[in-house]
Amino acid sequence: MLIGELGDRVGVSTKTIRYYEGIGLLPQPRRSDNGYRAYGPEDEARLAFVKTAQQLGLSLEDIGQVLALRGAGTAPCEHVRGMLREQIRGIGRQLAQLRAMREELQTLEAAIDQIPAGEATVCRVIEHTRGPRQDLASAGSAVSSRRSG
Amino acid sequence: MLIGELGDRVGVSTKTIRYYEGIGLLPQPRRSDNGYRAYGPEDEARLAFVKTAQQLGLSLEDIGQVLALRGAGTAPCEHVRGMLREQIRGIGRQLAQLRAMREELQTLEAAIDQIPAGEATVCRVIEHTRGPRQDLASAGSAVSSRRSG
DNA sequence: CTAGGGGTTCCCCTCGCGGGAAGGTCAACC
DNA sequence: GGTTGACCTTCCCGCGAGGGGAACCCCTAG
Repeated sequence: MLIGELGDRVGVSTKTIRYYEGIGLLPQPRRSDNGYRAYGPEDEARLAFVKTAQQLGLSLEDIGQVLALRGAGTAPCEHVRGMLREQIRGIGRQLAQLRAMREELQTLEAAIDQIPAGEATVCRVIEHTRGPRQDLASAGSAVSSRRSG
Repeated sequence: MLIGELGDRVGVSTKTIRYYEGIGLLPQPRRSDNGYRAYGPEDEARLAFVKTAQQLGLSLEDIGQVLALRGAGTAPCEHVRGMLREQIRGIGRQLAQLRAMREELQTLEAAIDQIPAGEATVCRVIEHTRGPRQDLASAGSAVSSRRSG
């Protein structure tokens, strides 16, 4: 199986496959005489595993750890369960941040017309705001990144 | 005012200030005889503006547009209002994604013990899952990035 | 004279790839 | 046999928003 076919079957790009190989997430495959990567069904399974784990929110580093555990003969299920729990906690934290952020923004938007133009040098909307708590700033970055995707 | 003092007053690092200058968000400041950047109060105001806008979730590119509008003589408040509304919508989308993601994970976690070890080659927890809907994958990445920060 | 705390430029690192260049390979068609 | 087009290869650059650190300059206090 060539890299393109593998990618099509699993639903990832050839770029992604080469990248995974580069960071050690996938083993270096056998090469055909012409230098092309040659994959078998076990590579498809592993790549599908990576993709699914990623869709569960695990980072590639996390996934690498799981695969390494398994490679060392340890059943990684308990480890994975811990990761998922941490993942759920992380989502909870992020939800709280985003809710607070949204409330802040909604309050600001509702109050825009009441803000006096006054001494603003650029924009009264922003200059009237003296910054929400710092931990909200990190929530915001994830949002605007969503816009370009 | 030297760069360090400006950073301290506004609460950003000197790295950040130089970075903003590099991408054109802050103007190139006057230089003292020794080559040091020399800032005035107007620079402090502009930097504080950038910081506040960023805490509201605007990207540096967005902020640059606002500053450019203002530089062109246009009052950017309406523009900013639109950005804030879009920001609020974006947060709503992200909240929905995260909630769905969390539910998916919670369901999975609750059902782990019912998953038969069966034919799993790495981890039954992940291999039993056949991937949540694709749009959830993007929600996950924001979560795990929160962990290392 | 030396220590220390400023400042300066420069380049590499993040995370998960995507885009594209420059080139080799293969099957199909004229 | 030549040519097209779809594959494949390696390589480097880019994203957002800076952080870390090297190598070096400047200034002051002891």
